[in-house]
Amino acid sequence: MPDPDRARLYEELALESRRYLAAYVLFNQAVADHLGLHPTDVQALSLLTAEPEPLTVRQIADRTGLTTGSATRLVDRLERGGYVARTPDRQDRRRVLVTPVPERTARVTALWDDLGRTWQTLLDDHSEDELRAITRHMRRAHDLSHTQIERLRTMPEPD
Amino acid sequence: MPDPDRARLYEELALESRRYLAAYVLFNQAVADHLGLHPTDVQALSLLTAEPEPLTVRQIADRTGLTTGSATRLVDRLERGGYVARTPDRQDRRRVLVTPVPERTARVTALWDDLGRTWQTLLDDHSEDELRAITRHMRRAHDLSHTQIERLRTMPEPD
DNA sequence: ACGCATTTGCTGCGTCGCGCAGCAGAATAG
DNA sequence: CTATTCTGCTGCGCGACGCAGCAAATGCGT
Repeated sequence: MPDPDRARLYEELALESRRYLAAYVLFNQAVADHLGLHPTDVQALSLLTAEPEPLTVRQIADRTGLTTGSATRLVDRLERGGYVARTPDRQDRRRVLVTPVPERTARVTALWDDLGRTWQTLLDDHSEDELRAITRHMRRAHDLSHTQIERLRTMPEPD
Repeated sequence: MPDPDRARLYEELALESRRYLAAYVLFNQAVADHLGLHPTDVQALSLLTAEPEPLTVRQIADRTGLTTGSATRLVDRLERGGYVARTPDRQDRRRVLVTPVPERTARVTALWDDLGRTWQTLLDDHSEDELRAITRHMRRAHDLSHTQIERLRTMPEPD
């Protein structure tokens, strides 16, 4: 049963999502340029500072989508810049725990907080129900994307 | 006046946004891998197929965030792959119009449509008001990001 | 207890996307 | 008609990344 009104809303949302995501890529690039880092490094710092516990190199590789070798190089860069420190894991001596250095990462999080404050003004004229709806949509889209990625990997190659 | 309930919603939304955006990067990477392209090329194809009129190399450069030289190389790759065609602009003979080739880009859009269909099921149990709220939030975030990028450019270098 | 497979992180090596600087041609200002 | 600006293209070098292979550590098997 086609509902033209709803269909139009879907279309609009799809279009705005694409613009929103494209804008994020440019934004992340601008943040990286500002800090003198690479977009991937900023992404990794975002992951590290968001998580309460330190991540291993393997976890960083999985969450950024690159190989363990490239993740090692990434941690090398961050360590050289003083953003993170390597710590051996006593439970599993193969693993290396990557912990952010607060003094150095403070600059990055301060920048995010500053930008985030302006960004929060957008939320001020949304009702609480609307905020919950937005949050819910993003969480579910996030979950779905993982299964979609898995689907893509098992799909036949078009080439 | 601090509203702890609202503050908590803001916090949740900020967290989910980061996860959502991180997931998109991985998703875009997976699509690129599946098609045998680079993430930037997929992003450019997304821009080209979304717009009703062809884009110039300069416009592609601006919207992807790379230089005109790199944009030229990007169009080279897409042209070599048969995804786009170059057409001279008669009004301004400096410009080169980049038009997508339907037969070739159909594979890409078909993949997006397929993935989008599953994605739409997420929207089915949102009310129309909620959909409008989500769309509005994304549009405003998109607009704000541009001014934020401009701010970052004019901000003093932390290095 | 002892192999055997798996996992983790690191390292040469080659590829290639990208920014930078400079270029000619076209359009516009003055 | 000259000067400036804008377009897109091209060498050049850098460096992030994937790949393959490595040793060390862990877990599983009998």
